[in-house]
Amino acid sequence: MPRHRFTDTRDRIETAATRLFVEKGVAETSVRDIARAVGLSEGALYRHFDSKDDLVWRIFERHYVAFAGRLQALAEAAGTTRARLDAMIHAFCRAHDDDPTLFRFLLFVQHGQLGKLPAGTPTPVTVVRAALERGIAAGEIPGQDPDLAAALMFGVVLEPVQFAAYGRLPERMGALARRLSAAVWAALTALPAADRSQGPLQEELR
Amino acid sequence: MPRHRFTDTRDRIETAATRLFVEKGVAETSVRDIARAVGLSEGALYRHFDSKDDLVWRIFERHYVAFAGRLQALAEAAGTTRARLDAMIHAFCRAHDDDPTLFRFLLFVQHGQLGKLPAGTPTPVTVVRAALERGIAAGEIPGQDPDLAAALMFGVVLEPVQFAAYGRLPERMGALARRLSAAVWAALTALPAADRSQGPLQEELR
Amino acid sequence: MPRHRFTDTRDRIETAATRLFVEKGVAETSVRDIARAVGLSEGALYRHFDSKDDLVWRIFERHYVAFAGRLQALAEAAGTTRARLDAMIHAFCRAHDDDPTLFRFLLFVQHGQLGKLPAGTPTPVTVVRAALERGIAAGEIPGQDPDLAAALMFGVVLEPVQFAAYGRLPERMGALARRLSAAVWAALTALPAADRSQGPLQEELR
Amino acid sequence: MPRHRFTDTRDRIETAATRLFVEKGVAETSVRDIARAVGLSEGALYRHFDSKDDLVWRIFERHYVAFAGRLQALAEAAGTTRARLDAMIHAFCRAHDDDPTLFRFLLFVQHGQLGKLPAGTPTPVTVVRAALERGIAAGEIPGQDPDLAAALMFGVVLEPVQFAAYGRLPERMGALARRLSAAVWAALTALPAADRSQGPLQEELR
DNA sequence: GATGAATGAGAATTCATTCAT
DNA sequence: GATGAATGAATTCTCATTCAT
Repeated sequence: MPRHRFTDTRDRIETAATRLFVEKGVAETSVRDIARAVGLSEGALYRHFDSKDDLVWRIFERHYVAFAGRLQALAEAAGTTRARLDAMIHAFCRAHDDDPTLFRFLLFVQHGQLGKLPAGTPTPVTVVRAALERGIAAGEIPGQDPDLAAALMFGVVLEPVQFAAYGRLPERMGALARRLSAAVWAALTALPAADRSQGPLQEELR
Repeated sequence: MPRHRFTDTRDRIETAATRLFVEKGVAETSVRDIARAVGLSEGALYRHFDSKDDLVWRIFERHYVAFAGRLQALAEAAGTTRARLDAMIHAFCRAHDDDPTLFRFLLFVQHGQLGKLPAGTPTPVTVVRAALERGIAAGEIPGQDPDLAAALMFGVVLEPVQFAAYGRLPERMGALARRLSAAVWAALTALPAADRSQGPLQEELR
Repeated sequence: MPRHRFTDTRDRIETAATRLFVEKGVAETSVRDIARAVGLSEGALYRHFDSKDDLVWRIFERHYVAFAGRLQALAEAAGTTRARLDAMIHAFCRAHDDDPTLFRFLLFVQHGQLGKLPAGTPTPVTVVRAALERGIAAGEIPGQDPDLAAALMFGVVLEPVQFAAYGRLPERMGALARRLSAAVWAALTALPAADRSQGPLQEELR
Repeated sequence: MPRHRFTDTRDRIETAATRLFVEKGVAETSVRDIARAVGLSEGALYRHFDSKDDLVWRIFERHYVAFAGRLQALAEAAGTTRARLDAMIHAFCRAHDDDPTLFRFLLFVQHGQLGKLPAGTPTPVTVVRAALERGIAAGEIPGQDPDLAAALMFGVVLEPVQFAAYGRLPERMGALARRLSAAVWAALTALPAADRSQGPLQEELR
């Protein structure tokens, strides 16, 4: 069954490459490194991917788009904005815990890859933003810039992942999911007091 | 004043390099690119820096440590934990707005550079974490893992910077400082309901 | 009839390869290109040819030698030198028009392949040269270097093929045969005025 | 004088490359071959040329265009079509004899390079063609297709160069110039007899 | 006869770095 | 301090060829 073998090999390449990309960075990982890790010749890799860039892209695209789809399904299934956000936050945590290396890869490379997605492709950011916009429109969340709201949510959820990657937090996000969910909700609903000059707080040293 | 000129040149190199590093990434920026941007020959750069790695390191170290020092001073000057955090958040925003490119550079490269700092060097992370730990000890913040608390704060403050970098939020963080401060405080103080029946929230689709 | 199918496949390979060689050049055509054009796997090609070089050689040898044979037969059949040359020129034109791609292939690759022919193998060049030598010996053509005479004949006949290949002349050589024949004869018989005073003609600018 | 050194090196590269290209073909000559021949590292070559293709192009363009210019000047200086053609033919021969390797290079690579010239750039072909057209218009040459006339002229002049390259004719074209000039003139002026069926001459074997 | 995964030798090219001037 | 030619190692990628199935 050569067909099976092929798919198999491709998966082994993607797995090994993902790990190396996360460990050393994409630019610092050579095709030779990947070939060695998989136990193939360099040339053989090019039967499976057009180029190193293509390899990065393929791994990214496959999982990133799928994850956005899962988020979308969750958002549609939940009844309230709070439930929606909660479900999505748990999904982020579970996705991380299922394969922390892959999750970090998606986090690290998205900068360079996002632009290659066809315009209009749903991404985690657009899905979350849409949910927030809907919550704001429905009055379930106070009126605010949905982009900033999305940034807050992503910050709360993803920064712990970074901390975990650097060993400053334990590996499992699942244990934090409820806490993160509460933190996101609090951050979204607690707006600053009506603007009176905050006075002394604003004066900071340079 | 050759000394002055020298310093001058070094600054021009650092500024140009920082910009290129942020625009294209460190690995994707060649020494030749930097030389061209500064208007110097490639060889001449090596009068000012031992190597490309050294250049990255010097830019990082200089500003990262100084910024940590500024944060430290603010933390010491403020009277309450809330004021401390607020002052620090405003300092982050101001640092960003003073030089968004430099700020992004520090954000992007810290992964690779942090390990080169002498053990025990104060960094923004350690300073913030210490302030949080102190707040928790003083009962000003509910009891919680100070590392997770730090992650929340960094997430709330830095993710908008990323969004701004992608054009999803306006360039100036100063305008958001009060909002971010309120969001951080809310996230730190709003813990999830007493832990039991994680029930229905946990059931999410795969 | 496996023998037949085999031969069939081999012909399809040769035809496709010839076309690609002419379109892109031999070195620029990969075995993969040929396999794709024929609808075979790369490995399968090696059932029919030992190597890419061997493929080039086989196509060349087969047609080049056969064409020389046809020229030889024509030369023997004709009664006068002029008739001999005329017949050969018409044969060149017809060979071109029958398969311009193949003709160009033979033209382009002969440089690298001629040396592989067994010494003494009749080629178009030797056949034409022999006819000219005979004509000179018989006094039908003025005394001259038979190699130069051959060069003139080949130049007159083949350069229009090159022009046609670049689109500067129409595809069909048949329509030009009589003109080319007249031109060749004129070129062979019109010697420069008795050699002396090369005078003014030689003075050219640099 | 580094400037001098640089130009010097560039010329040495071009000379060595030209020779190798003619001896082995462009595709068969590796950058390493060239570097070795010049006594430089491979990397150093790229200080002088952007790529191997660029190297081929630069050598071609420089000499091809200059030669066309020289032909043009000769064509303008001469008083009659016959003198014009004669001057140009002598120029071809002299160009060949000045540097046979370079001449062959131009001949061999023009196929791939011609298309890179800006549209409208005068080339030897356009210059010769214009002279012939003018001669036809002036009645100095019998009415005929100027493209075919150009092909005849190029064939008569260039085929001996090919013969010389293969060792079938002596190296020096200068000695042949008057003969070639006479041959060209004869070929251009001797049109085939008014079309009566040439009968037997046309019947050739297949 | 055919397939297609794999190899291994090279190809072109890039780039941080050195050094004589 | 500055120049710019040169190096040499490494990188990405190509390709003719082999071979188990």
